[in-house]
Amino acid sequence: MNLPLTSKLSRNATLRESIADSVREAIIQGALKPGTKLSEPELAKQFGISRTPIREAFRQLDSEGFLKIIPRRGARVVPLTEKDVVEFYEVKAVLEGHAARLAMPRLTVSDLNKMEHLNNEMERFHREGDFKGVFKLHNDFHEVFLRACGNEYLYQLLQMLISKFQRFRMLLSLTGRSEGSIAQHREIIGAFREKNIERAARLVTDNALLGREIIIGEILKQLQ
Amino acid sequence: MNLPLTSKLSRNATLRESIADSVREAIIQGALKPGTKLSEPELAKQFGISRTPIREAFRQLDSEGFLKIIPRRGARVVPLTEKDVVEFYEVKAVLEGHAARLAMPRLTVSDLNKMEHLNNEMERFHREGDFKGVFKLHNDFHEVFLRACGNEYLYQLLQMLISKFQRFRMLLSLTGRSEGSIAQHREIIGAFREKNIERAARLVTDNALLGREIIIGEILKQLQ
DNA sequence: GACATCAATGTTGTATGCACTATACACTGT
DNA sequence: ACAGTGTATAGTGCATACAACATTGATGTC
Repeated sequence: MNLPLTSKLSRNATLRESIADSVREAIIQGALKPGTKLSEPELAKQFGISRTPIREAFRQLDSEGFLKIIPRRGARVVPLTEKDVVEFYEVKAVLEGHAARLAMPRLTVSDLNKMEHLNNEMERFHREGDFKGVFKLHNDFHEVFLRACGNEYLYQLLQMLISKFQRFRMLLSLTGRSEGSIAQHREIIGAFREKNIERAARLVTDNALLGREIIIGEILKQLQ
Repeated sequence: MNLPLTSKLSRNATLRESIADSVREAIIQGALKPGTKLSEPELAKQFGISRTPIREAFRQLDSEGFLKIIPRRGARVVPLTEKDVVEFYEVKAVLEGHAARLAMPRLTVSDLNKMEHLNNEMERFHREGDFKGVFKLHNDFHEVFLRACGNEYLYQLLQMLISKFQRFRMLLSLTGRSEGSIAQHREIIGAFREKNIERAARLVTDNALLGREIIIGEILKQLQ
């Protein structure tokens, strides 16, 4: 493990924050594999600081669900099982579907055009084989109506949940299987445009569940 | 603020855990009011320990949403605004409704009988004016089908969200307005029994939203 | 009186040290 | 070999110390 302190240390950040951000990012990006044990002295030496901020960052990451700390036995990167992924996507599907419902009356024409644009870009990136770009655009697309739902709490909650499973979702982009999602996005935009609230919610839910199927079908089996 | 260390210190607990539990409980119970600033040295003196475990507990409670830590400026009990409550209940309603959907095919006759029993007890306690008992039974009632939903992740998530808003929900019991909820519970049991999945989900959602209306109508105005 | 300045005080952030627990490994006896 | 015991080592939990920062209240200026 070799984690660089994030380059852009916001000048006001405490060491604890920087460490938490670095480690979280490393877990999300997959640089720290599930089950890896993190040793306080080792990380401290690596970052050239004392154990104190490391420990505090660990406590935080534990609460956020990235690390599991067992008292007196150290911290490990939490492994996510297939069951976790299945259950997580079930929740994501429900919450995003509801966010779509809430967003419906609040989406502006400009929002919809933006979604259309993002989806077109997504298709282009997909054709060009830039799967990482596809992944980012996919997130941007969803971001539009999630933000527009008007329920700040729901939005933040979804962001938190998603970040915890980001390491799996990123693997999605490696599969290159985005055509289905792009087609669904078109339908979603259509449902929003014609103000068909239940159809939009249903499609958004289906879109999440499609992501789940791809992950489970294509990825989890490789990790065993 | 005067927090006794929880009497039953599980022998394996670290000080950090005990402190986190004590402070969390104090916030939930309302002993620590929203906005209260928590001073590390003061708490340390009160518990007769050093600042280190206190600080670590604070980081944890921050991630859990009970405290807000502003770097170099200390920790405060997070105030919950009316907006937070409104938005939280919206999410709770959706998730519990979906839990009901998932639970439907998994609920046993014994589960349903238990729910019926709990609801009857609830009514009795209500008649006797034991509102605290009503509150506990209300939670137990919901616990039955939430647990039965089979999605462990969803269950845990709901528990986490609910605990964060427990301090408001507890105030619910003070209003003594439980008749509506008890009647809804009866309908919920009925819907479960006749396997009407959408009706059950709808009723559970409505039950959550009723809780929201009562809180907003009866309580928030008093806090201003 | 209103406002800015600055010292004094309190509080947080980090480093360091020590005690205690967990873990690994060698040793003993069978 | 093997199970069990003891010991060395490393790692965690907590306490303490100090530096950096925030806050407060007093002082001075307009």
